[in-house]
Amino acid sequence: MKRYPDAIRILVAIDCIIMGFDGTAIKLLLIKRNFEPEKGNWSLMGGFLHQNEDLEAGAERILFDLTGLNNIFVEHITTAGKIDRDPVERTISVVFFALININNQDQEALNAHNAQWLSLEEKPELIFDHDEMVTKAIEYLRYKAALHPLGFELLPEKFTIPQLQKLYEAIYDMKLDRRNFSRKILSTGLLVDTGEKYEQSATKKATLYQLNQDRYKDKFFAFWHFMPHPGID
Amino acid sequence: MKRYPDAIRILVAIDCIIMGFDGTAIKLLLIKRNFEPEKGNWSLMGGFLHQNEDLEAGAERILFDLTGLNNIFVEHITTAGKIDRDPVERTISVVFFALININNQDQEALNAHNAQWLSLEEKPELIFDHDEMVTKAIEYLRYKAALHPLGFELLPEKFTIPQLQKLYEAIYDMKLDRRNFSRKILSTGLLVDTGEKYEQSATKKATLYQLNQDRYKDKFFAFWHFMPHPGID
DNA sequence: GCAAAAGTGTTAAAGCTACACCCATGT
DNA sequence: ACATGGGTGTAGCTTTAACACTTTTGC
Repeated sequence: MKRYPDAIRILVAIDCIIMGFDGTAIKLLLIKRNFEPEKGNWSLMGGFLHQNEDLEAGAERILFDLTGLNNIFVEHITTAGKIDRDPVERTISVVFFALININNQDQEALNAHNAQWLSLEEKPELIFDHDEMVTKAIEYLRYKAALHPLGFELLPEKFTIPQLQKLYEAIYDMKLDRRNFSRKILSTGLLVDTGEKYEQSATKKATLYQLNQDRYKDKFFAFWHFMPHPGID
Repeated sequence: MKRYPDAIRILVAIDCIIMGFDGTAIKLLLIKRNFEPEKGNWSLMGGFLHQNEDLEAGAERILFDLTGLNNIFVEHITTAGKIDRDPVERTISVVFFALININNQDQEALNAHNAQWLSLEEKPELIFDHDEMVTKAIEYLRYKAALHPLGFELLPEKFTIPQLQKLYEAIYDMKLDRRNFSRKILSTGLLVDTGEKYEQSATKKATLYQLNQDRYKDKFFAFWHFMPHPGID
């Protein structure tokens, strides 16, 4: 019956690297597995591809399952296929990269999956080849955020320029000059002054901005020259 | 026996987008299929993943099979997994992107596979979702070549600056200023004057350069600010 | 009043663009 | 000698980096 009789058929997993920003550091959403294999160890959130499901749809299902969120930023970044990467049975893993606003999460769903936000420094060793996937995701973030206005996915709808700066400083692990940053970011025309102030500021209250959604698409390349040398440590 | 009894197992294909440069235009190496399905139509070179084979190794096998070349530049760029992308049976395709020096090819191997170099303008419609893959590959090339010294993979070992400029002009479909290009490229310190001249020049013979292999790794980010706005047409 | 963080201005250096000019080669 | 393409120089503009100063707020 099969038209490709000689070819092998193998398991297809989907793994998701989910990143958030807590105001200071980039965090990963990881799960402490309460199921076999590798029960008790840390891993990325993942699952197997379903019968009548596109890859993207599978990623969205898994992300919704864990976070209770829809419409989150998600992109396919790589595919891992080493022969022995899953010791149980050969499995290739299609890896997705998701950015979410850490405040929007559904804490109950997270608890149900034994999930936790951990900063990159706190990150324990992960199962299988999941550490490599995380490394790729960080690299990807550094590339992409240097070229495109992507960081906003990690912030609340309304945010201040100092918050945005802290985010970039976390992504690239470098200090940026406050004044030059502000000028550069405003010159893109991507931010709109909401007229509101960030009330939680301890001192002078910073202006809250939001994304200019109209210009967002046109200005997708506005950040092209944004960072000096992302990817170099 | 199976530890993941509920999960489905599906076919894994590998498809390769192979690009070359003939001195004027970027070309794709495509095959006119002399086998089913879609016999007689144009497609990318591809095949199924083997039992004890990593994905990268599969791509290298397929590339060697078609071109007779080893050690060519190849990177995984995306994975296609739409449910009906292969009408015969569900198949996900792991897509690789390869750059080769068009002069090094093995013409007999090419003929055996019914393969031909076609420029992007000449490109016929391809089977399945192969056109989408090509679109992604071109986008990828434009990103990557703007950020990293990648174009050299498409040129002979010794090349002239005007040749390199024509390559960039082909990639980004734009004219560049000869004098500014030359200054910029030389300032990276990546090129070494071989002392030789390109004898085929019709007029003044251009200097032949080659890559400074030592600096190549250090200067992987030398092109970071190289192109103004790749990806925009 | 003072500490801490936000917001604005300035200036020198660097980089980029748009040019003009000269050189080498084949016809 | 002249047409063609290669190689180098430069002036003016724009962008960037590195700064100092003022404003707002809580204690």
